[in-house]
Amino acid sequence: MTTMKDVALAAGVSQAAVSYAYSRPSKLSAGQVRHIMQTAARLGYPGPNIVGASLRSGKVGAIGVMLMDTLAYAFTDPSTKLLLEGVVQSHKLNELALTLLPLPHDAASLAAPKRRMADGGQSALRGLVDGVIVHSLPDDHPALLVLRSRDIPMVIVDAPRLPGVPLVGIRDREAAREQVRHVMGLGHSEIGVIVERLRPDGHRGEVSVARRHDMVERVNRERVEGYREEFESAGVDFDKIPMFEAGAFDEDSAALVIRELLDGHDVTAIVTTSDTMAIAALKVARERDMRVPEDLSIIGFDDAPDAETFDLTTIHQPMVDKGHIAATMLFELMSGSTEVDSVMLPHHLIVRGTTAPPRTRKVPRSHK
Amino acid sequence: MTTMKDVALAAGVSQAAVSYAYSRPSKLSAGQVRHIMQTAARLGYPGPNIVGASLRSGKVGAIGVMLMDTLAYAFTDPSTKLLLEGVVQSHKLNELALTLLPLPHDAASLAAPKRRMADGGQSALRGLVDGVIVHSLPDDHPALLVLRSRDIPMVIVDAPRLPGVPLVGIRDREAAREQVRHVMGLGHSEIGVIVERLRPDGHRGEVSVARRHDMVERVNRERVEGYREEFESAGVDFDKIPMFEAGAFDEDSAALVIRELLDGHDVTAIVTTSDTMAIAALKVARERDMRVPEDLSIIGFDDAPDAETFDLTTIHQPMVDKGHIAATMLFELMSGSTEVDSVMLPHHLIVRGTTAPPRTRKVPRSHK
DNA sequence: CTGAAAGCGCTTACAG
DNA sequence: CTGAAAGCGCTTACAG
Repeated sequence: MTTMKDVALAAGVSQAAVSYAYSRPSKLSAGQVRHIMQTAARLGYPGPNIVGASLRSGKVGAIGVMLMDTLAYAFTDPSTKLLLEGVVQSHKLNELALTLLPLPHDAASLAAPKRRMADGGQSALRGLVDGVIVHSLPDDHPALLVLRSRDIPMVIVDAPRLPGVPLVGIRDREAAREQVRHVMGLGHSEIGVIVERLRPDGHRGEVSVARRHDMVERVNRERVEGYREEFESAGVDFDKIPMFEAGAFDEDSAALVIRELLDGHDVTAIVTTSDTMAIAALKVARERDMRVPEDLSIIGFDDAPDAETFDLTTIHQPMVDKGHIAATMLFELMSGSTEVDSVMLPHHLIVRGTTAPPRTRKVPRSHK
Repeated sequence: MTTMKDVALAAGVSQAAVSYAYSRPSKLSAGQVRHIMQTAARLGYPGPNIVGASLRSGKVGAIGVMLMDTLAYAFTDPSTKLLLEGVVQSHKLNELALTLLPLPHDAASLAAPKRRMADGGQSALRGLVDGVIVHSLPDDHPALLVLRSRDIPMVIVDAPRLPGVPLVGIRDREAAREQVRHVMGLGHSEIGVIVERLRPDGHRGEVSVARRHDMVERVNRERVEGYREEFESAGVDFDKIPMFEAGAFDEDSAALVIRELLDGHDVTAIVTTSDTMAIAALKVARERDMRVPEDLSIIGFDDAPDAETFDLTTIHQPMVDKGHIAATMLFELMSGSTEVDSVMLPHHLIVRGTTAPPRTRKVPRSHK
């Protein structure tokens, strides 16, 4: 490959002059620049190699989005897609490349975090980007340590909350309380809860009382805490509320635990932590000839595009804005700003057709 | 930042030993490796910086997808989204990062291709990736020259066709002929054609006879040639067929020229080169209270997800497969294979509800 | 305005 | 099994 040195030799100038011709042409006379560029063109020199440049300058010209799980998953998950749509709205990305950094955090990687962290694992963590948007990682994911020790500017979306790192999120605890409040307000007292994943340890099934206090993912932790607060403020013992964990984020995993829930408990309403879980609940209800909302009320979370299609009652959260704002904040951070604060975006309940009062209206507790 | 040198110093070994501990631990004794790794952990060394490594090894651990226009556009275009979904299905991407390389090729950049090429413009072209999938570029886009002179392995999806570079595509010419054949077969003789962009020169409006022979984008060129062949094999002078160019790929641009077409010509059918154009036609028809298909038949191209929603007659092409196959081929190329051939995937006509015989059935020409 | 020199952080033959 | 040395392609103070 033709290098800067070859061009310098052929043009009869120093290598530094060639570098200047590209990066700071004002440092050279116009004639000199023209001569160098012509020589470069003649030799078929493709311009400065970014890897060499980067070693010196410390910049590679790309930002990353670090996503849990595989890219294949990221491209099927509605929320992640919306987040990416928001990120690419940033005009700065017309000049920079966007690198997607998959980060499968399965049971195996959790079992051997040291090794994973040590060997760099993902090129992701090896300095391939100038800044990174982290989306929904468990609190103690080793990638976060690596990012920190590399001093890579970062903004976190949703989770985890890390001291000194700006977070873009919503008030998940409050939103979760609104879900329960809505359902109880309709008169439901037999309520089941479906959550995605509280710890990435492969668990799937009912969530024990102990596990309800031992969660390592901020978003689901906040929401579970919200459920606890709202139930207990209504005088209900949260530990008695049946809660099941899908162990993953897809419909199929959700469907498995929803069947378990319905097999073992006579609930009239299901509260879930994502629209994907809620849609799985709709499908399980259909399997069993339960009518929604007459026999079973279902509430989701996210207001993903499918939520409207399924006429789902849900919490709307601004995923596209999250992405756009996170990108904007990251660019501020990268340009040296030290005053980038976390932001909590607004959410709101959207009541559609999957929630209604229970058919056999129970007498509310307070009227007993 | 802690570097390999620091670790070597602290561990009392050579820098090379530290490098081996990470990249080829079998070259060292187990005790040595352990000692080095512990020292690294103690110092908070995040593992080898890829930029330094890459300068030596020539590998950065990422592949790129080079997309025309901005990323913001890429994430709204249905076909591009499907292509990306296919790309990320490749398992290799669990180890590699995926870098999206936007490449706005507007009139401005075309006006100054030299400069753009010379200054590297996009970090994209500066060696940030080990291989690249190029999607739909004009024949002579300067980025292609840069990629070539860098010897970056590449696979091209759709366009352009470049000697020695494997292409993944469909038989666009044949597919275009099928569109026209379908519409003429229904009895239409007053047909208008809407194409996306034949040259990236900012033109929008009717396509002159000269321009019909001067196209620099393979896909639209092949399709226009297909239209010509099919019309002329039916004895129709293609140069008399009204054809309009949107100058872009979005619905709004399409709507503008569709209105022009309908204003100036009394057509009973519109043939388009994408579902997006076809959906724009549906909307313009609705504006004018023209019923589809009674007053106007419309045929699209792609069979994007929206096509079914709009009950659009269209050509199905396997976009997800294109992405997946292109990625697979790229990885073969990157692992040294020299026997990677172009592949042409199958397409087929899907007849839905937007095409029908014209209301006032004209006597077919052959019966005159 | 121009150029020589140092060095960014690594890997990899090569010698022992 | 281990280490010293060269060098990957560039940028950037620095000196002139």
